[in-house]
Order: sequence, then structure tokens, then C-alpha cells
Amino acid sequence: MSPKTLKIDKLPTIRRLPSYLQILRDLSAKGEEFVSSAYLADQMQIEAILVRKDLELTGINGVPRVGFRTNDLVSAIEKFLGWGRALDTCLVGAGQLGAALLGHRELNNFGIRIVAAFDNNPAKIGTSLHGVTVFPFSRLNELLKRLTILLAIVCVPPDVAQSVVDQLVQGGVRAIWIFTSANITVPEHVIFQREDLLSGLAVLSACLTRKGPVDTSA
Amino acid sequence: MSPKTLKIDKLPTIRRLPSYLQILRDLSAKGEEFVSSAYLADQMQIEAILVRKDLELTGINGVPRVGFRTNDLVSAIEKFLGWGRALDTCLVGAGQLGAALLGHRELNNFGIRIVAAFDNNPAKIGTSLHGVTVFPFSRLNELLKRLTILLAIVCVPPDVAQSVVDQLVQGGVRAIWIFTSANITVPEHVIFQREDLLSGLAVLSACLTRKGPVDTSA
DNA sequence: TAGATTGTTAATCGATTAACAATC
DNA sequence: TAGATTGTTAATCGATTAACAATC
Repeated sequence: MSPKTLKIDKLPTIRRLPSYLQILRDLSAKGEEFVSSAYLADQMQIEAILVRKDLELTGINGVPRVGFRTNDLVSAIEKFLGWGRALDTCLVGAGQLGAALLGHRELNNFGIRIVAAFDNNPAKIGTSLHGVTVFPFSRLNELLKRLTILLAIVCVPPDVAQSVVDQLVQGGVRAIWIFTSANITVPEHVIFQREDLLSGLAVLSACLTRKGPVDTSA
Repeated sequence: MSPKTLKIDKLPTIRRLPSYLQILRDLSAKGEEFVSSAYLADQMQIEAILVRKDLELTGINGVPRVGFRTNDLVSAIEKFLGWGRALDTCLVGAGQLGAALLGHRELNNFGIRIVAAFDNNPAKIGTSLHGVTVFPFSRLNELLKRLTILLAIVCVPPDVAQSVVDQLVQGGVRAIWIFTSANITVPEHVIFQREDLLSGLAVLSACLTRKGPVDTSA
């Protein structure tokens, strides 16, 4: 019954791929031809064996005593994630968080290109944020189809989130990345991923509390 | 050797606690005295048994045939996370993302209160963002100590991230929540949590790619 | 009492880690 | 060749799920 937010194999590994990619691109830019699992492990602050396991997923074989070919890993990861060519994406809800995402350089360097923004704030409609034009919600359906957008980023207030998502689905969107903590449902064929900022904070404050907030020893 | 980003028990459960809390507060506001694991499971889109396992961590016992006392759960979770009383926090880097976090209502309803912001942009220094004054970096150390800030949120560009973190540690900060994807190290006694936006997107695009981007069947 | 829901104990599943063989 | 690093296979660990007893 319960739709399960997203059921996919090797989730932890996939979540780490963008970090690998970032490191690998840096190395590549510096002209480093090879990289060892030990180096990546150090950068990622995980164990080397876990790196090797993760890289298995890319299908790239390393060379004993030498390491992995940096460029091969870069392209394999990009391919695995479908980030080879940037995916056209739209942003719904161009408030402060939405605008921050539009301007987020890393985001636009990795996998997606935001080609349109939607907001119902009259002051924003028609303006351009980080080079992306803001359209009213009323044009959502038309533009989704014209631009064949498969992935949408949603940053609207909780009370309109479900309605926005419904419109996106109607417009043919296949994947939704949502930053609103409302209870959303989508049809079977649509995938969605909620980004929950609070969960990271929870981990941090739980640790802080465990340690005792005023433990002043080293 | 490797410092391990954060080693803590029941991590997945802790990450879910804020979502529970949100739902429970809503129920509480509506005057619902009891809640069943089945209801929570439905809202969270997970299995009921997992909810019961999660709630074990709070130490609250349910009543067979009736459910859990909503208010008891709310306070137990708040207590567990140390969110009973808001923790004074500062924000370093009041760029677009930083400003968005400052204005993020949920964040300020849950566990933390941002009492100061720091940025080196002269145009921002001395102004107030969402009611929080922006100070220059040069006053970091002084204010951290005066305000006894234990937790800091970092939204600065990668190239200054380590230096900012070092200053925070020097100023007595014990926990750092960082939104920059640079390789950061902190001393043993400081905990930090990196928020990696890209990892959520990776999951989404990996799924989208697996399904085939133009699979137009139902 | 009967029945719904919790709590407990065991089973399963998957991720991480360890040990070591393979290889350039 | 010797040695460093990968790849493989097995062990461990922890999270989720299942089965069912306990209880109001």
C-alpha cells in the first residue's frame, strides 16, 4: 500500500556519487590522470574499501598499483546519473529558497539546467532571476509541454504544494524534487524526492545534546 | 584515522524525528489527544512497524487499542533532540542561501534561534535580515563568546569555508552545520554535519535515467 | 468478551567492513 | 622481482520487516 518515498538499490552509494564527481572533476582539471581509492577515501572521510565498493557501481575497473583513471570515473558517474547532458528543469516557487537554488552554482554545474521559473507573485512575474524568466502559474501546463520538462523543483509553501505537484504531473513531469514538508502524493509513474533540511539539524542537535551542551573539557 | 563525518546510533530514526514532530504538533494543535502508529505511518509513507520502532527511541509507551498520547510524543522528541528550548545559533555567510535559511520559518520553529549573522559584504554589514543583524567576520570571535553560541550554520563559498570553520571552533562553537561542499576538518571535540543538496538530486536523476527519460507509457 | 493496537522477539535484508587473493 | 593497489569473497553490523504475544 504505502507508496514508499523511493525504492532504489544502492541508495547510500548513489547519494555519495555527486561528492565523488566533484572531487574527480577537480582532479581532472588539475591534470591528474589517476586517483587511488585511498585518496578518495581521505577526501570523503570514509574508508577506502567503501570507495572501491562504490566505484563498482560505475563499472569502471581500476589498475592495481596505479588507481582509477580520473576521466573514466567522471564520465561513468555522469552517465550513471544521467548528468552527461544537463536535464531541462523548472523551478516552481521563486521565493527566497527558490531563488537561492537558481543561483546555486553547483546545482547548475551538475546534471540540471533550470530553464523556467514559476511564481504567482506579481512583482516577480516577467522578471529574470539569475537569467531565468519568472512565469505565472497559469502558464505552467503550456510551458511544461512546450519545453518538455521532465524534472521540476518545488519550493512553494506547504498549503499549495499538493496542488502544484498535481499540475506538474498533469503537465507531464516525471520527477519532482520538493523542498516543502507537506504530505504529498504522486501517481505511481512519477518519482519524487523530498529534501528535508530539518533531518540534518536533528542529527546535529541530538549529538550536541548527548555530549552535554556545556561540557567544556577538551 | 578517518574522522568519520558523524558516528551515532539510530541515525535513520533520528533523521525521521523532525517529520514526526511536525505531524504530531499539527495533531496536537487540532486537539487530537491520541495518534496511532498506523496514522503516522501513512503520513510518513513508511510502515507502521517502523514507526513503532522509531518511537521506542523516545521512551514513550503507547496504549494498546488507543495509540500514543500526542503531547507526550511531542515533548519526548523535543527533549531527545534538545529542541525543548531553542538553541542560540549564528549564521555565517548571509548570501542568498543563508538569507533563505534565516527566513525559513520551519527552521526557526524547530530547535534553533538564529541570533546573529556574519558576512563580509559591506552592503550587508549592519543591516538586518529577517530581524537578524549582520556583523562583519572580524567580530566573530567576540560575539560567539559573548552570546555563548554552540551551534553555527555555515553558508560561505568553498574557498573560505575551512578558515571560517577554524574561527568558529576557536570561538567555542561545538557543532557546525555546513552547506558548502568543501573538504572540511574539525577537531575531535567538534561535530559537524554537511548538508549535501546534490545527493538528493542524484537519487532522483538516477531513478529518472533508469526508467528511461522518454518512457511515455503509463 | 472481542478486537484493535501496541510491544517483543526473531528473521530478513542490505550496507559496511575485513581478509586476502589477483595483478600490474 | 617486490610491492602497492585493486577486486573478490566472506563476516559483521545495523536497519527494516515479519510474526505474534500482550494488553487495554
